[in-house]
Amino acid sequence: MPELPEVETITRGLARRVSGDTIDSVWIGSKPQPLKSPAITIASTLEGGRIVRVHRAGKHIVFDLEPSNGKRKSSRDRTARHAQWIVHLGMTGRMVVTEPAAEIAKHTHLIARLASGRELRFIDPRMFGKLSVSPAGFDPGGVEPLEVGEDQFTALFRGRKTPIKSALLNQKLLRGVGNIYADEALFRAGIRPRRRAAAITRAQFLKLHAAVQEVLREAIALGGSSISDYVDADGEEGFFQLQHRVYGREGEPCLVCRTAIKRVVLAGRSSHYCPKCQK
DNA sequence: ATACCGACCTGTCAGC
DNA sequence: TGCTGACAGGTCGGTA
Repeated sequence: MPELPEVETITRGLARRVSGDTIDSVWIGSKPQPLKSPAITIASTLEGGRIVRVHRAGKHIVFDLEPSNGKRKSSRDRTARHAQWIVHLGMTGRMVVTEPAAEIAKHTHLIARLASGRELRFIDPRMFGKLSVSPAGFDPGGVEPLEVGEDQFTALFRGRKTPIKSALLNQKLLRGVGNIYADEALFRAGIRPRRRAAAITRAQFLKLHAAVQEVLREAIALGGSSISDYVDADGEEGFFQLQHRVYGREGEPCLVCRTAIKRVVLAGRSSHYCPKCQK
């Protein structure tokens, strides 16, 4: 479900609501678990942790934790036990902040009870999401699309024989772009999804760089795209789906030239483009 | 290296 | 009213 703009929106909401709070205790479901770290490790790392910062890295939500006063044994311990809780929402993952009395949704896999009395819950029907903890300095690889400059962006793809869309989706290159925003950025840049990266000119790369940043910024400003069930940490839907120019518009007229939008399958993903506007 | 495919899961919707 | 199949924001591992 969530790509960079959705994860950014959720992360901002979480940062606003749980920064400074402390995780008192953790419940982890017993069903098949979307855990990358062992449940015991996750629980023991989270419990007693004070959330000092919530930020995004690619499509990951990262909670920076430090030991709360009650658990810290000595001043030396203070630096020793910093940790990070890393959440990847997969296709259908959600993070919600609720009152304890709120009904527990089906497919709830983790509940973190906070010192403020509220709960932070992870819900994920398809279980493609992943939870993990790490000592510190989590790095998913790749560069942030909103931070990368033109030259570095071009260098990421130049000479690659892979279709440009596959390269855009490769999180080890650019982190955060997913299926919707890859299609939307390629439309704005006038490049077909199947074009080999190696066959793209420098001028086109500059256009693509601008298009990727533009589409991500616009989407963040509208709170992301709500296709079926995406909601942010406050339960609010995004509105960028109303701005999609090709994604999900197969057979509908191109907003520029009225040609019917085509859909093809590339790397197993639906890919939408205008055969006239994109070359 | 790269590319295609299925696998991982559940839910929803269109069509018969 | 069912049933079946296609499809869904993501990633991974196997195979050619």
